[in-house]
Amino acid sequence: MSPTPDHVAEIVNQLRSEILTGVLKPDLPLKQESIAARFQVSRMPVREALRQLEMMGFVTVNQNRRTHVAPTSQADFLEIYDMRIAAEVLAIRSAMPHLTNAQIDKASGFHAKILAGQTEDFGSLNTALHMALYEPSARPRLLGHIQNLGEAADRYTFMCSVDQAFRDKSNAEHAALIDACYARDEDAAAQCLETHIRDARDKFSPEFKEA
Amino acid sequence: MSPTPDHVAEIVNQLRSEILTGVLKPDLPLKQESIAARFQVSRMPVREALRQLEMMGFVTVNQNRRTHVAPTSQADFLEIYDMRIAAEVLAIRSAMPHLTNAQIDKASGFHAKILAGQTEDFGSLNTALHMALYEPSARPRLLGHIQNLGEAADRYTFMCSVDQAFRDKSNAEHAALIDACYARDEDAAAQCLETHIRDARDKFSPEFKEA
DNA sequence: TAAATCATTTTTGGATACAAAAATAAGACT
DNA sequence: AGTCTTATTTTTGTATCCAAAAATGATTTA
Repeated sequence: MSPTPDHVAEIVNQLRSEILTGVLKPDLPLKQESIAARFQVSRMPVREALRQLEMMGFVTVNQNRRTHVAPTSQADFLEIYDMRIAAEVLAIRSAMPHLTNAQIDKASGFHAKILAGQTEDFGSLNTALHMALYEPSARPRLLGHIQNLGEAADRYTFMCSVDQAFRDKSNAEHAALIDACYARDEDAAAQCLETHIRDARDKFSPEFKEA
Repeated sequence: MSPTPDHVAEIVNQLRSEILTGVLKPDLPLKQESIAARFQVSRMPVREALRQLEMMGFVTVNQNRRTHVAPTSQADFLEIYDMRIAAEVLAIRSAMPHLTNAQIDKASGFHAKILAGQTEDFGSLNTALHMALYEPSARPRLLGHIQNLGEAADRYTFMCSVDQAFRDKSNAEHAALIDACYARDEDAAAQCLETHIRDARDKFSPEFKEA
């Protein structure tokens, strides 16, 4: 409509959401023209959106410049989760010296919300809890990287059903992590976090066995 | 020029090189029009190039859509190097089970070249050595991330002078790393790598103390 | 019938053109 | 003189248009 209102971000968000919820399936070709028609804009902002999605890993551009929804694989899932362990352990270690009780309280608040709301969106509360603990590190590069990995992981975790047993274990791990933070025990927190993410990885990994 | 030849990559490479060598200094405003004139193209490919450079962290786009060369700081330098430790340690651990002697020989070849050529481009040989050891991990996401961090680090290391003492230490650490790989000792290799990168970090870090 | 060649259509990267923010410069007012 | 307002310029985002790859389909040939 109006000539200068950054349609790019909107298109990126919409397409990303459709990719990670599986509406747009892996290997589906994405044609600029049809996307432009769908969003009532020209191909220009669509092109930029596709480029951004490419850098984020949600789409791949083959050698002939055709854009497809990026494929998924168990190997990719494992890769993402191993990178998450490395990045998030670094984040909690970097944040620890700067953590105030107020900030831990905030994370603890998310933890309580998870315990209370049984069937609420576990995902966003979970990431909010984690990010609350990482943000005091004041490391924008690292935080951005963790955010990217989280979004990449969402593509896989979206379709996963979480049983109560896993929920209980996750809650216990969160509690232990928060306790370690209150105690300012860096090594304990790092250990908690590592096993926490590793447990999620090992839990969901089998669901993505290749055909 | 010709109508469909991907000028974007060329512009990205040139600008990135000028940013990391300091030709384009931090906070310098980058105007699409003048860049387009410099490269004899329209603003279209320039826009895409700037967006890519933004995702790579070489430029920042402020709220008013003005693009500047990204600032540098000691904190950013430390952040990059801590992320390198986390990512590269993961890479060597992931690669270890798949490493063949032939692949280690390749890394060893780069090591020999570094020892031989005294004043050659230490930088590219160094990254080649490291990447040779990581590539067998077959983890494209992780390898891309490491590549990005390396390029981000180049912005800082470019201006650093490496004395012979540091060179000797680095060479010894490379040798120890390669030995650990031949021995398929994952923990030892991870330890070597961590101290190797940490030494570089601690060596260069003081050069970027804020004013 | 299967493969190869050629014409047509589709899709993409780039150039040009135009409207709206943002920045800059100029003038009015206290 | 210093500050606020307003007009001009600059810079950016998007739409439209064009040419070249790539893909598709039809036709020919063995």
